[in-house]
Amino acid sequence: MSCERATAETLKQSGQRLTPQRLMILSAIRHAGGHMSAAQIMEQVKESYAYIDVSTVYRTLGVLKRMHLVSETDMGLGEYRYEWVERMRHHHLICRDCDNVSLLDDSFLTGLAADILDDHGFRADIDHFAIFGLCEECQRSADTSGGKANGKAKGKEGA
Amino acid sequence: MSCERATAETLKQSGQRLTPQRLMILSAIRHAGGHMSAAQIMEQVKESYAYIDVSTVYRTLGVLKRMHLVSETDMGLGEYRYEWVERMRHHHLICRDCDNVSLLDDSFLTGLAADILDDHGFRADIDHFAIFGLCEECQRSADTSGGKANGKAKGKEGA
DNA sequence: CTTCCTCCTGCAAACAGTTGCAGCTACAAT
DNA sequence: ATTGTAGCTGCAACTGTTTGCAGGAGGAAG
Repeated sequence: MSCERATAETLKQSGQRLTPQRLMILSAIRHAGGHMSAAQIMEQVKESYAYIDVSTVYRTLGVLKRMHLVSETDMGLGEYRYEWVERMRHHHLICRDCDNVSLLDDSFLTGLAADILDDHGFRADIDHFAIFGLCEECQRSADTSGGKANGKAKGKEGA
Repeated sequence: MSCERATAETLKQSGQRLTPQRLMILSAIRHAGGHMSAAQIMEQVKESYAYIDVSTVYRTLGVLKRMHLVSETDMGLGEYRYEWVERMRHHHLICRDCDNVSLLDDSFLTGLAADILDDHGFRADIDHFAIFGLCEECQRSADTSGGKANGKAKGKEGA
């Protein structure tokens, strides 16, 4: 758990306490190789401490989220996904028909964040976006099967 | 209800049915002057039909969402907000400290959607974004109180 | 080491949203 | 007008997340 020392310091400095439960939750997220659901975090922590409560997990995630140590993303799965933010920044394109998830490089969003900062003075949190839409293949299927049914949607979404 | 005729046509052409419940839900959303929660829609519909069920409201919203007639947005209030999309397209900047909500013109996001379409062939649904971050004033307060500034983001989207 | 204050925990109940099911209905075809 | 059927409805049960509360523990100060 020595690798959590910096995090522990960050927590303490903002008036938060370092409890065994929090350490276990922290450790579970850090050592996972990617996104996790709250249930997966629970499961992992339960291996060392069976009495952990869901509300503790969510409350801890709330704290870590507020401190921007962990990102929370709705990937359309009916549950949030949590990830340690220190790993490389990336985003996701999620097809609403076939549910395929692909990666989107952060460079696509840096421009947006810069524009918003310039024009509105607003510093956007863009760590982990999930953007829904239609992948290339599903666009083709929609065009052939739907006829001109959704003529309106055929028009441009963003362009 | 004559103003719903085009919508009715759209629904029918995609194999959906036009039921009284759907008409009432449709009407409630169209005649509201902005975002509504599912509960508010329920309440409104109940004035003319007391037996409407939550699941019917959500299922109908799901259909309308999928057809891009209505947008669904997580504005950080613990419940989704729904809005008729034919009104001018717009997005929101939401400050995570002071909860202030400001408008963001659609032009900021058209470029992003175009870039994604060009490079990934993916047609992003960007009907109604809520972008979280820090407003100008709260950035200043954070800077003076010695905050470290990093971001976490939540991507949520209306289909 | 003790005291004290604040923050944290587990529990239970509440809340927003989803799902499986059996029966009903819109609506196209006849 | 009648029929057939895909799709819709209300109900109830369920999932994921949040909240109020009373007791418990971290950790700074003495």
